[in-house]
Amino acid sequence: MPSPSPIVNLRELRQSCADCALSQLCLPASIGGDDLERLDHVVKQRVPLERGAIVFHEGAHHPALFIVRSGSLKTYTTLPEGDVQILGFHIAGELVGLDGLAGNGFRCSAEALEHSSLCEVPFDALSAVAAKVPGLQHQLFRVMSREFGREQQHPVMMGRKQAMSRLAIFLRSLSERLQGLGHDPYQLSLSMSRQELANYLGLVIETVSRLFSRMQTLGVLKVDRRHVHILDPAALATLAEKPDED
Amino acid sequence: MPSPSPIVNLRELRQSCADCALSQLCLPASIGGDDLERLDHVVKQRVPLERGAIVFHEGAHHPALFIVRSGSLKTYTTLPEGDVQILGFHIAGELVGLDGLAGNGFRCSAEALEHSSLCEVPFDALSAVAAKVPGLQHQLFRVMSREFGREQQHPVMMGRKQAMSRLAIFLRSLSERLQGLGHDPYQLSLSMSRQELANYLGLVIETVSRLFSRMQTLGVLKVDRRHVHILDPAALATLAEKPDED
DNA sequence: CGGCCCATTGAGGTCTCTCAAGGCGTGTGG
DNA sequence: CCACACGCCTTGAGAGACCTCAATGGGCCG
Repeated sequence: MPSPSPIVNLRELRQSCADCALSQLCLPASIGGDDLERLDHVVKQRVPLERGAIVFHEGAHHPALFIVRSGSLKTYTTLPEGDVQILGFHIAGELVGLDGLAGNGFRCSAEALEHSSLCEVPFDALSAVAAKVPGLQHQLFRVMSREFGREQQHPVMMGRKQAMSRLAIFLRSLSERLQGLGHDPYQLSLSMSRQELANYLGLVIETVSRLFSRMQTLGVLKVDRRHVHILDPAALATLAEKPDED
Repeated sequence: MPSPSPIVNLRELRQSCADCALSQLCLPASIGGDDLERLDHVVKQRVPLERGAIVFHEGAHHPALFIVRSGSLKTYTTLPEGDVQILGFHIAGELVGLDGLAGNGFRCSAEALEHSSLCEVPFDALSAVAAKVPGLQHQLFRVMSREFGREQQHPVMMGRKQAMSRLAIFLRSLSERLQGLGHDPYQLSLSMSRQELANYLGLVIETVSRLFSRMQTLGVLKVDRRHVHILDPAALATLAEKPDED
């Protein structure tokens, strides 16, 4: 790793939970100053990840939570016959690794989709602190519950029989999450390939490609490679429910 | 509620976590005697539910965990346009309600598929006890993680493009869970209708019906209404990966 | 400039959905 | 006890959407 800018490194290392921009989304919300510092010692700031870097592998016994600070990840499992199923895409403020706490190792793998940074929280240490800080414990349950609810949206999307609906639902979901981070909800920079997106949606790559083209023709989107501009949110919402019935 | 058999009620009420047959699967595992009793006071034994009874409704602010003691439930969400997506079927020993802890109410509804009984654990009380009993807190995280991992299997199944694979995966999953309860893994008593199963699998009822027929013709299953006898587990496993390529 | 990867577009096939009719078991009432 | 109705499931025929296979286009990097 040939010397990245030391200034960047310093900023990464010095950043604490207290002044993290994600504190509202992350664990520390509603935790007092002293307790927050205690948590701070538990959190490892990981070196930035390059695209393709593996955060953890399926089966690894390394119970820890990971919070995406910047960039994005995908989680996926590998099926017996070798196929892959992508389980989720995760952007800043979202938790990854919840399935690795049960004592049987991770049930999926996580990989960076682009240059990303995360916080790592070893489960044992977190658990120990949580035992002493009721507020943290409560917050932790809440966050896990929130991620659980988010996870449930995946089958809802895959239950849609029309491919157009699936893509529309995905785009709306991503848009909404970006808005929660204070970004423009109508300018999407997809960090995943068409192949990865297709896999996530339960479709093949050609179908996804055709859907993007059709949405562009319909005037709903402006698509330029991985940049998607939502031109007509209302139409997108309609497509999410009923596919195109002109 | 016109007087049910008092004997039954008594048995229900007297049953404690200590002598519950599900203790290995449920929360109390690896918790000592005193602590276990403390937990016991938190757990509500609910009156048995009839088929169709609602355990909780989407949006309800009533944070609690529910453990299926006997029978089975389905969880589902209702989409804006009125369609339903079934998120899971839950049998004895499984947790329901994890998505209701985040403070925004439940994100799905839960309904009994047959005569069932459950334990209800109010979240606040559970959280309070967990704060004092580190072992329980740890176990609670583990159980939540386990359910999280289970949840992730749904999109894996729905990602399969061949309907035959989806049904085969479902049947194998159910078989495995029944085996974990000490039941015959090859005798399945489906508590859900074809309609509900089709919805869960992301298919239509006719397709599911045809799949059962075909599996029976192939000699993999013996199907009699909602009773399914797995005749050839190996063949079922093959179907779960690659659909029929005779 | 050439090779490579990713994405797009086209043509054809097939699996699942849609629409429709018919069985089967259950429960109700005569 | 039988007739009938009802819900649930099965089976059939046809249509449509997505998948498969194949070729082309367009950045990106050496």
